[in-house]
Amino acid sequence: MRSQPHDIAHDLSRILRDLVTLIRRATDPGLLSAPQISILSSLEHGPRRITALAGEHGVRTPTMTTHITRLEAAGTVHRGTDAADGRAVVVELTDHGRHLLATARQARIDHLAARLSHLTEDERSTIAAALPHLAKLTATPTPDPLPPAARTPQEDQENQEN
Amino acid sequence: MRSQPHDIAHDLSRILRDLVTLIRRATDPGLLSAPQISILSSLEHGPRRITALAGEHGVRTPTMTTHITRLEAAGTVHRGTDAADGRAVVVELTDHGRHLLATARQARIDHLAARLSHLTEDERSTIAAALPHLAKLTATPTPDPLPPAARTPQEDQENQEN
DNA sequence: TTGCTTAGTTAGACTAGCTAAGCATAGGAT
DNA sequence: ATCCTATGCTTAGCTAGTCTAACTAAGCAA
Repeated sequence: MRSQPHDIAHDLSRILRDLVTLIRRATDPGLLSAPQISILSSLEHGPRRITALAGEHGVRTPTMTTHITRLEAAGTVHRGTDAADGRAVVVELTDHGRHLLATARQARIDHLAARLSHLTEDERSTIAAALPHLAKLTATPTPDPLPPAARTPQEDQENQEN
Repeated sequence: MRSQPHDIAHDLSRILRDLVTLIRRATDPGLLSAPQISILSSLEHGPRRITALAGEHGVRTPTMTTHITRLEAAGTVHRGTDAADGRAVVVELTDHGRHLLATARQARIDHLAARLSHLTEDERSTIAAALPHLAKLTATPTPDPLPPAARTPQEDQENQEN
């Protein structure tokens, strides 16, 4: 088993692409899209500003504005104001949003779980053992190349749950 | 370590999203996009028809047509004809395409490798051990929900390399 | 007050996916 | 030989998601 960073990166790169394709194929168009699930997930633990959401999800603020606009139109989030700062928009999950999120997330997880159930117990354990290390890859070990309006350590903590 | 399919699916779902965000952040917009890298990779081992490419990449033929049109405009592929079938278009990698693919793929892999190099040798081994099993997830263990014009076993064999 | 900064939106463009519909060729049936 | 159907691809038009540029509104500081 080669464990040079380059070798792993090569394989991981390919597998990542395949897994994404897999998930995209299985996504119910009527439900929530991948970015939508992510955004609603961020809101599960409390309201957030547009800028904060954009930073967390690695997109620019105009992109987040359009996401929130659509989500608001669908009744899943609510645009509130910050009493202390008249410029800010505070986005909040509605009951309907919370419910829809649970449904969509479950569908996605179920689908992955169905695939996983075809593996042996041993193979699953091996994967389970690797997940924490894979998670470390995304824990911003190197400085973010993207938006200056990036996540704060505090936000990272709050946003542990999917 | 929980290794129930559902538990793993839950974590994997979240990690997948983060890894995708990670890669998107680091992608040079001037180079090749993710689907473009995939498509050119398919062509590395020989020419392919539009329909075959679409099947391999889980998209419809019109989508593949536009991809090929753009790639052709960029000089990375060449649209040829099949002597035996006047309807078919046979897409072939150009030298420029081959070169650009190598560059783009290297950039993507280098970026992942840099992250991986921050892990311990042990952690990398654990990930390396999991990759073959993760790859099995995408090896169409359940019938394809998407296009009837799907991949053939023969094509799957030919297309092992990223 | 004046002027800079920050938060968000709007406008316009591009990629990437889809369906529907059309054209051209292949290939079998009559 | 002709017709009919199936196949391969393209075109047209839609939606989602991303970007940059440019704008408005609000806060803050001199």
